[in-house]
Amino acid sequence: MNGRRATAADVAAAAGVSRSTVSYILNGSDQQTFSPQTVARVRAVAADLAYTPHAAARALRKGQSGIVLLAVPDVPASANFAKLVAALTDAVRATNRSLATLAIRPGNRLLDSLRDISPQALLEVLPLPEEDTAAAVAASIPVISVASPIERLDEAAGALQVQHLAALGHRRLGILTVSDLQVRPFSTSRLAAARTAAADLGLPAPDVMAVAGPPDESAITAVARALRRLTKGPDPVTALCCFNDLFAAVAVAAARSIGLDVPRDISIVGIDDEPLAGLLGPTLTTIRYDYTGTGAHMRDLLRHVLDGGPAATETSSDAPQVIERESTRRLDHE
Amino acid sequence: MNGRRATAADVAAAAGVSRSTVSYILNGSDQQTFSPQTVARVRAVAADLAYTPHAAARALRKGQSGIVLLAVPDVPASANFAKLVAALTDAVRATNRSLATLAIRPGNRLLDSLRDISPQALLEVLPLPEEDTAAAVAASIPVISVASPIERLDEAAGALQVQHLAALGHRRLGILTVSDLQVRPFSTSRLAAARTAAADLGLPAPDVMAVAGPPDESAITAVARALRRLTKGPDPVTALCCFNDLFAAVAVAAARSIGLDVPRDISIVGIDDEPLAGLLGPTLTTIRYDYTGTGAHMRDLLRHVLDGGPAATETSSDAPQVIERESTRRLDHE
DNA sequence: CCCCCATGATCAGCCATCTGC
DNA sequence: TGCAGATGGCTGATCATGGGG
Repeated sequence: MNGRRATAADVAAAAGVSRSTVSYILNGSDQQTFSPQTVARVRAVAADLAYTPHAAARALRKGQSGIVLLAVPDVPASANFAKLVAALTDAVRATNRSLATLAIRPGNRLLDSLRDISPQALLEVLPLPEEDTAAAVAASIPVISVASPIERLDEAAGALQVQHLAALGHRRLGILTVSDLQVRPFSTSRLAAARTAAADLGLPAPDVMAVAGPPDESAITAVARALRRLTKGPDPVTALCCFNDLFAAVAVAAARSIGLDVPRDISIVGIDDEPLAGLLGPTLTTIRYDYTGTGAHMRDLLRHVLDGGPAATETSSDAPQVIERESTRRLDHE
Repeated sequence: MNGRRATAADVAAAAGVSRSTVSYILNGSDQQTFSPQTVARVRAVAADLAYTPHAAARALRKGQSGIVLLAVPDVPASANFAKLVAALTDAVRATNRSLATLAIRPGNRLLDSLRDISPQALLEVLPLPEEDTAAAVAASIPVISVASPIERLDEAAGALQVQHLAALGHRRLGILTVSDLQVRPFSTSRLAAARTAAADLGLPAPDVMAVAGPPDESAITAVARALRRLTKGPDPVTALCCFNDLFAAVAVAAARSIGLDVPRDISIVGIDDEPLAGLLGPTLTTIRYDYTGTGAHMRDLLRHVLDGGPAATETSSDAPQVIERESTRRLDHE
């Protein structure tokens, strides 16, 4: 913005050709032929002047900005979010566009940013405030919810927790879920899938406890109270599926606080495979995601929605994976 | 992009006024006066048509895009990064612009995205590949390194670790740092500050061990080996300052693996206050950051660089804070 | 007369702002 | 005072044209 960046006209002047020649050559039109040396010269000058077409002018002319916007209510500090952004970045790049991430916060509504950024599509991973999705719809920006391909991953992960515990011989399971609105889509998918998986395996219906709020001290006491109830009596819960690694850590702390040993007295499974999961004591058995399939699905979806390509294939094939560590153990036959 | 979004001309036609009138009214120019009913009518029609100015055309006309780009080599999965983005988002919004985050990855270079996005400034938190900063410079985009205001925070954090341990009576300290290039700026700031703090307090020079690579199994064994060496002999290290919470967790695991109890035999301090830090066993004493001052500093800096405002004040005043938990203990006098 | 290489002119896209009535 | 017309910002695309061989 300072040094008066070069325009196509500057390149033309410096190369001693006309602006249309520059345009023909740089955009690789086959309507016109040019001598090899002219092509080379123009290319060289463009590189020399570090010419980049003005994004705004280009967008104006082409009628599309080339920007896909990932709007998130603040940026989650999670390993999975980082992986997902990486996958989505590549997916968007594969359609020859750029993925930008925007943090929606009080005081930074989508509507404000739409003055500066006209995305061709809005990606939604975590539920946004009503107001903001409404703004996108009003601006006739297609809103693509990443939830749907991810939902299946979440279902697979929830089922996997149950299947893994069942394979270890556990029958009476508990489920630690969260009632936080922000992550509601994930929690319901995981919970439903876990219940179905238990039923399919002929297990008794798992006991569900829901925690509100962040994974802090009060969550630990709440979980401890529930855990005490579930682990006594003639048919105690022997294993717990947790919403994610953070709450699995909460569960471990809660178990410890009421004198239960993990995994001797109770097995605990998380979800996410956060970097710290392998460093907790005991190290955490968890479910790891792979987003490459989600990325591919998103790429096809974008091509379909933005470029009128063939409908996206429905297969996002990669299955989550159990990372077995110390927080689960095989249950001895009784 | 679908339903042919409304333009200013559409609003003008529907309101029965000229295009320039619409422009004046919607941008609240004080160069012109209009009758209250005209203003009201134009506003109503604009709202009715859900009119949003075309970002590209606006950018072209104004000569500035209103976009500030935070380029990061992939998106870090850290609580601190999330907090920083939140602070920067607000800072950029305060200058009436939008902050977009772009993940730089193999296959997604900055140069590619500059076709789609012409940021007015590029924010750099983590060191980017040479190629990408070069691209920004070539496009004469001011590159603002967030490192400098953050450096002071890191120095304060590093010093705080040492001061806290000294206050607990520790004299022989170890420092666990990392040699990863990606985080080099942070590690050097923290290390230097810790050393200075130790000297200022009259402590012997701390023993430094550097780990390469991620916080995994091999890091644990490497740290364990170093720890065994440092904790034997007549004057053993009794406390360890770690690069961050992840490596503090590594240190705890390493200590445990060679039969040391935390905090009885060795005290361990992290940095970051990751959500899981309070759930580890033992819970982790750590340093928490506050980025509100950094945000304010960035806001002033942007105003200075982009709007020619007064030079940014150099005060980014908020001090990091010790979160005392179980991994440190007061050293009994010997 | 056609091929190769290139030019100049023009337009559309949407907006903010200056000048003029 | 209250409003309208014209202009420019940069790109990508196309057309009509034309000199030289």
